[in-house]
Amino acid sequence: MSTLHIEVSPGSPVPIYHQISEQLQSAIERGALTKGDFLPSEIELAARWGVSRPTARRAIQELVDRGMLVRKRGVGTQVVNAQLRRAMRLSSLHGDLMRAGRKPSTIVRTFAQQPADQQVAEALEIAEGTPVHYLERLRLANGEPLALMRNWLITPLLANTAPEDFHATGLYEVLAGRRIRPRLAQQVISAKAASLDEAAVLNLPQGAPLLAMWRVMQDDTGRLVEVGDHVYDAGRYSVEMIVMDG
Amino acid sequence: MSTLHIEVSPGSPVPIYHQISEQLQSAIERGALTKGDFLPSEIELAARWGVSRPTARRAIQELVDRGMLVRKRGVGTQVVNAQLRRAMRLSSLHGDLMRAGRKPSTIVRTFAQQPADQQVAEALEIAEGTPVHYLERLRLANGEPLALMRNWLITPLLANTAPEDFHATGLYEVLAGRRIRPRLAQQVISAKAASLDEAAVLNLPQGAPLLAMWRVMQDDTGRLVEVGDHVYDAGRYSVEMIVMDG
DNA sequence: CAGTGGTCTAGACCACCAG
DNA sequence: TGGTGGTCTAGACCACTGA
Repeated sequence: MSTLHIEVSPGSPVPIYHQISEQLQSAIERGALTKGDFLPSEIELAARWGVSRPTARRAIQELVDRGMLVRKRGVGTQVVNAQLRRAMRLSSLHGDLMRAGRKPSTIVRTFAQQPADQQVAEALEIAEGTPVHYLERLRLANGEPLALMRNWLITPLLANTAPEDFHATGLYEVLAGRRIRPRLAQQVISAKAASLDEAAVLNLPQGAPLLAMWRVMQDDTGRLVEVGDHVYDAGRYSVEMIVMDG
Repeated sequence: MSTLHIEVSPGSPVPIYHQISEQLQSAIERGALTKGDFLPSEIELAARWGVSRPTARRAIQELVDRGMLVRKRGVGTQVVNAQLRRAMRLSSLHGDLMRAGRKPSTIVRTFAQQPADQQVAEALEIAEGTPVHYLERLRLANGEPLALMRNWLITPLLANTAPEDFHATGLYEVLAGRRIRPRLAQQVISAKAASLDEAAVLNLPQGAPLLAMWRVMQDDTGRLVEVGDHVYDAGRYSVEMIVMDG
């Protein structure tokens, strides 16, 4: 239990509850606490960590939210998952492939301004015909085509951007450089058969199953910023996520 | 602004912060506050609602978590979505179809105990060969086949259950009657072409695109309870969700 | 500079669960 | 009956924003 020792830096810009939850998480991940183990009570933990009970509770809550801990009134707090099962995030395919070590590369097929069609205009809540940036990319992993990605972005966003800017990095990384912070997205995931064009581009037989994703993204100011319509080679890509109740 | 009036019942078993957030949500949904409007400051809201600031904050936080409000330090709290875009939940297809008015019905194809194969055993973290319940159902919407659902459940769960119990209701409703409360699930969503068998059952041509979902569910005690392997007619079903950042 | 949300404290009372 | 987590209060100080 002494391995549960936690260091807090009161002067740090990172909140105390978060410092604690990060260290608690690594303690669990490295096996200092394993599935089924109970944590000491909140009162005791607060005393041990030198913080108030609400702060200790908030640190614990972060791990409860991520599915590592379960609280039961009158009983205690218990470890239910030794390692973190990561929730789905607003992440870019490029970053995901990088982390998986699959060597992403990108071919920019189109990058231009054009008037928004009815569907895009509706999603972005702008008038039909308003100029938007249209970006069409082919994403490859280890040199093989994996996804055809079409995006529409509201127009002030990508000023002074060249197609080359998308070669070594993902769209969301480019947006981050423009101080655009994604906050939430509405997604629809479906499946479809590859059209003739899609099949040709992705190097698949016509009619091959594709995983399709339609997305509308909102930034941290509440602005509707981007629409994405992506199709993935179903044999080589799937979507993983954690779904929580309550 | 007087339409923002909120009633609190201190003696109620439902927490004050939740009473407030529910009423605040309906106020926004009925248009008393619309996109772009600012809420009064937390201090003022706390006074107006007759609660402490942490309680007021927690009520507001619930709507921030659901993507209806955005907070900015030094600025204020702003409405960014008039209506709630509902996050993906641990819900049953049966319930979803009911709400959408699509008249679900179910054909139970198999309901039996059998030894867990390697894949199921691994997912449920039990020994291979351990007896589990196997449930195979065909779900129809408005009389047309929509999904083929195969589930494996740890064995003490469905004692004294008959196949008929699944006709008028979903698996999760049956589990709820057994006091099993789902808490989190890990899901993988992919696409595939319909096999000969799948095509026959779903009344589709062979090779038709299917949306496939693999799921491992954990209940509120941390027990791994259920594995699901479902395929859906891609032309008639898709998965919708909200993804949040941070 | 005044006002906002972000964090934190030190208490309190309660519902719930196990022995 | 004693200990647990769930809720709530009334303060406090801070970082950040915009005028």
